[in-house]
Amino acid sequence: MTLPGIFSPDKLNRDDPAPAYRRLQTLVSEAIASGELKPGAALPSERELAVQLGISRVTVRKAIVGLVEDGLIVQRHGSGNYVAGGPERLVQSLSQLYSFTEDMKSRGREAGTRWLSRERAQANADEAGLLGIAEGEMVIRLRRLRLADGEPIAVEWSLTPASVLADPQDVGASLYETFRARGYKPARAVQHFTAINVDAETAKLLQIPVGSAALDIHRITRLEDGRIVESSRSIFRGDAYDFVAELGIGA
Amino acid sequence: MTLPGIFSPDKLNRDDPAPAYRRLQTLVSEAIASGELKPGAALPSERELAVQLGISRVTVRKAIVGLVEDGLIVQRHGSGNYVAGGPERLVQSLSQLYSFTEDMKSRGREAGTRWLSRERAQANADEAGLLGIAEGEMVIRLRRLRLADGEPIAVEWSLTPASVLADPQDVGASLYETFRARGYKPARAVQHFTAINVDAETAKLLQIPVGSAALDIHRITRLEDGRIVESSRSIFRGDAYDFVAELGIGA
DNA sequence: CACCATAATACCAGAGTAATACCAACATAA
DNA sequence: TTATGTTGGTATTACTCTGGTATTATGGTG
Repeated sequence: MTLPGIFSPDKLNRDDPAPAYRRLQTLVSEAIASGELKPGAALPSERELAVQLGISRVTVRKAIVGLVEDGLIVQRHGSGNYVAGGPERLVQSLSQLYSFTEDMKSRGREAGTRWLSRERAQANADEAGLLGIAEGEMVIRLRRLRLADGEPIAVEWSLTPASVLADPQDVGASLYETFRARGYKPARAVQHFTAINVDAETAKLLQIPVGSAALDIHRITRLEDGRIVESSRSIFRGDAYDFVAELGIGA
Repeated sequence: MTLPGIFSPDKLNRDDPAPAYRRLQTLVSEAIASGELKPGAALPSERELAVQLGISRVTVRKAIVGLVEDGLIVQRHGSGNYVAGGPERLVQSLSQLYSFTEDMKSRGREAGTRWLSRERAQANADEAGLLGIAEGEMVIRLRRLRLADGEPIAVEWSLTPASVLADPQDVGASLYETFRARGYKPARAVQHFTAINVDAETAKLLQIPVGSAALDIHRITRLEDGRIVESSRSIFRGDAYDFVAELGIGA
């Protein structure tokens, strides 16, 4: 499956001073992100790409290698290069903090949220400890189901100081966007994750069998100055969601 | 991505009595702040900037050095100058995230290893695909149990090309240390995390009930030049181990 | 005078790119 | 099954472009 429109010389954006191999990487990764290139789809051969784009095959290969390292492309010797992924599985990076909504959008999936509860209350001792505030201070408790194309993917609890978000009804599609709009810019987060067997209530919400394995993620998100803006817990279905961590040597 | 219009002589604000290099610094940092120059974007070459702006290359370089010191620009010798951030994700330390021994020590627990099997064999088609080698080439298959204070925590499979590690008996406490001692320095890895319900065999090894939730981690580790040095799978008990990931905010 | 800013020029080291050749693996046709 | 064509994979040589460094020279300012 070749889509000639994707790989024409004008698509390489000659105005961009970046090296050609990088521009090709960008072209392909954006086509994959937008859904124009589907998982499992074959790319034109390296020789063909070189001709179509008016660049050297070495340059094409360098781009392909980068895409392979990013996990977007799979090379099959003698057969061709293919977009990675078969049975579509949602993957979220652990290197950057993405909001669920942005993540789904970048994949051409429709993100949805079903609110289970939203309340404003006084922080109990546990909550105060989590947020680094005094017991009794006002907090916002949010509980929601996250959907992808209408299918439940995760159930989430978020706890945030009322000083950051006064009214729980104020939250739009993205909690982080709401924070930013109010001048609170999430900068760093620490996540602890492990695996659990879901109880009956969660199983029902996620529409999976009781006892199914799920990823259990606790996250503390901070502003640049270290103040805690959110403490959350998310339970992601193990059968539909992967997390990816990129590791390197040194800084 | 880059708008040629950013770098024309009239953009240098000749009415400003500040030195030219400072005016160029201002021009670039404002373009970055406004979003006109995105993280990861390439700047025109120093020579091109000098011509476009009608100034000396020395002056351009002085501005670039200032921007580098401010952390806004990254220089890549032979490649170009790029806006900082963007594709440069927060990359966590390979040794930090994946040294089981160090991790256990930091938790005040004693790490141990029990070898289940070590063999040298010819790569089947799946293994060849994972390692990017030819089917039939020699590989080393390692299977072990990871212990904390004598209690099984994880079961792991590692697959590595025999060119990297000829004799499976050579592996010391740390597989990566063994690679390094042989001149193969792991530089980057990608890990996929998901949650599974363990089967009977794994449950027996980990001494947990069949169907218990566990973290299932697949990792591909590469050398600096992109060659794959290891493909592994680890199953960590969900009730006894959690992973920590620190996240930064992307652009 | 000392220091800074700027220009022009020269050269070096590293990365990017092109053209070419050949090999290994796979796909397809006969 | 064999033969052929196409694919990715590797290597070599060569060239260009990039940032990096250095030198000499001139002008402006305190």
